[in-house]
Amino acid sequence: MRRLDVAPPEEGEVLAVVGPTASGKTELALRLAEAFGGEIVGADSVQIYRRFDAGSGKPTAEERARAPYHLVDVADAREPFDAARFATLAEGLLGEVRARGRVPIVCGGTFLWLKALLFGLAEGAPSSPELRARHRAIAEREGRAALHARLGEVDPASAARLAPNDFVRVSRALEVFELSGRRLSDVQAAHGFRAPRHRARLVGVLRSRDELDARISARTRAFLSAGWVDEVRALEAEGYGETRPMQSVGYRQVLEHVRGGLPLGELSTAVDRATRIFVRRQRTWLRDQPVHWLPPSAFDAA
RNA sequence: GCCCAGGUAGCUCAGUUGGUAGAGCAGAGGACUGAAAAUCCUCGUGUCGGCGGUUCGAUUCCGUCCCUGGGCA
Repeated sequence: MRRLDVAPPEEGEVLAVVGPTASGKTELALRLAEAFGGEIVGADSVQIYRRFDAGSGKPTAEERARAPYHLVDVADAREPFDAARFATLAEGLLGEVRARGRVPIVCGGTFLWLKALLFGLAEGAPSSPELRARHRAIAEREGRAALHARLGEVDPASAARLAPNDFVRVSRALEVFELSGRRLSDVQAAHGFRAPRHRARLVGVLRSRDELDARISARTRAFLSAGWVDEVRALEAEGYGETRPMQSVGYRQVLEHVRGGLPLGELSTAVDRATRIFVRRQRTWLRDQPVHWLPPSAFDAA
């Protein structure tokens, strides 16, 4: 096995494994954990949920035996988890792991969550399912533009920044105002991601586009042969059809198939496509990040 | 062989009562502060099946041929 070209983290420094889906983050994190005496803290908005197993790329039992793995399988999908909650739990884990004399290694592809851990979030207001449901009702009745117009009355700066169609963000900005009386634009301007809570070092595996495409297809096929369709069918039957992770990349397509809207023969290409689109968004996130990219040859063949 | 319906962007299709055409999806790029594997924004020239004809001008009308699907034999 070749030595990885990654120095051990300094005191107080957070080592974070990032990269697009299917690039090999888990394997890299495990290698680093083995090398440094580490414990892995997942930063993944689907792996966090129990029972979403076959299609989320969770570490296998063998992998979990190689290093302690945190923040996987810790939530029920009917009680949605969010970035703030992640940041709180992950923050606590950094302390716990270090107190054991071990090295925390954050690993995951949910970059907002990672950002929330490293910088904190603007002090807005907690999320409110009730308000969100009301916003959705307004949008359905009067249109998204109407909801955006309401935001314009209370928080013009946020409204100006957001597309009227961007329902999720428009709803969130309204929610903050309705709950706290503060404008999200003010709160965010004061915060600005300017005060890091941790020094961080980002590492990832560099893959060419063709290589990643091939890995994505292989991953989709592996997930499907691991019983993904059956898993989703069971989850749907138990009332998980409308949960948050069921809307995620791949799960959405498998659910559509289970509900009869997508033939089995088209499923794997539909999942591949959705994954590629997602990976493109991840690339945009990572574009300007100071990631130390390792060549795949550093550990693929080991 | 005959009859019908089609052949338009990578795919599915719309359209032009004749002035060289546009949606969705795919693809590319971007945004992102408590839903983030979510949500949203931007980007559309292609022998309009081939060849002839009519016309100032044809993807559009006419003829013919080729291909695909369906029906009749």
